[in-house]
Amino acid sequence: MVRLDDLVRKMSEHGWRVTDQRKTLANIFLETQSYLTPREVYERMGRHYNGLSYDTVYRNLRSMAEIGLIEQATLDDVVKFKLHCAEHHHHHHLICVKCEKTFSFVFCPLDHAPPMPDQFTALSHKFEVYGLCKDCNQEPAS
Amino acid sequence: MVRLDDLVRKMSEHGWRVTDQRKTLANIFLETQSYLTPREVYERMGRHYNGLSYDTVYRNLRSMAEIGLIEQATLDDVVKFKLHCAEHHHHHHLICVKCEKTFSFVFCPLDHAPPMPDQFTALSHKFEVYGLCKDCNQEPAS
DNA sequence: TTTGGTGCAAAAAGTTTGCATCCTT
DNA sequence: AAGGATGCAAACTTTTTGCACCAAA
Repeated sequence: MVRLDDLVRKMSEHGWRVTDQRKTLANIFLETQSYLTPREVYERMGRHYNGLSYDTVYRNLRSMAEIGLIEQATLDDVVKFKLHCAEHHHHHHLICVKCEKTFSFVFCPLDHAPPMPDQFTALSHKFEVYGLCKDCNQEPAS
Repeated sequence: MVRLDDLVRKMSEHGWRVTDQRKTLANIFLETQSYLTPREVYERMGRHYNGLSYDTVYRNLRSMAEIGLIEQATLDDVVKFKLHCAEHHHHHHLICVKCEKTFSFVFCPLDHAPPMPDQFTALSHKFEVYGLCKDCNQEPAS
């Protein structure tokens, strides 16, 4: 499990200053397993600060995504972020379309795919499975 | 290969009126194999019209994506569209990161994946391979 | 003390909406 | 003729930028 220390250390390693805002930001992602929009993050941050500015949150989200502390995705045409998972092996994700929690899926399509056609050189890939997690599956249809 | 008639017919089937704007829009995608931003589409449309409004293009892009005439994707944080491919079998795409052309890849990860963990129910999925196509591979590095 | 980070403000870019008019059906 | 589509304008949201001041190292 990822801890605050891990995130703070990574910030330092990148020569970042560890500000209160960044620590709070990190904590928010630590206690949230699902995706959050910048707006949602800002609102949660606001509970801890008075004069918080949105662009600081925004800048930090971008930066944190850049160094791999968090992951950015576009769900329903909306940009969202979640904590970068601790899983060490290469893996992909199951994403619940209802609660937006994510689950590791240690399986990579490229290990099972045929050779690339058209003399295409693969550099990276994205594989995501959308569906309902155990909890959301059991709830009555909304 | 998809033709203008096919697209026009599909519009009619959905009770749409076939306006010049929509025909031009369709033609633009027919002659472009790569992804286009709404802005790029608008500019190309502008070559055919004088008093063209951006929101008409925008509205039509959204609508055309809704009925599956074109496909929407988010590349580099930017929303883009391309023609929905004619391939009948379920398939995925190789996307060239340089020219953004796409190539069919008739292979589905879910056919080779182990059972979903965590009692997760898969509803849909996304699998895209990013890389360099034959042509871009041969060009000198930019 | 130094320099990067933050807050504030404002601009830029992207997306959506209302409405009178036009044009496909 | 009727109603959906367009053009125009404006609002709204999201993302980006400049700069003075503050604070982490």
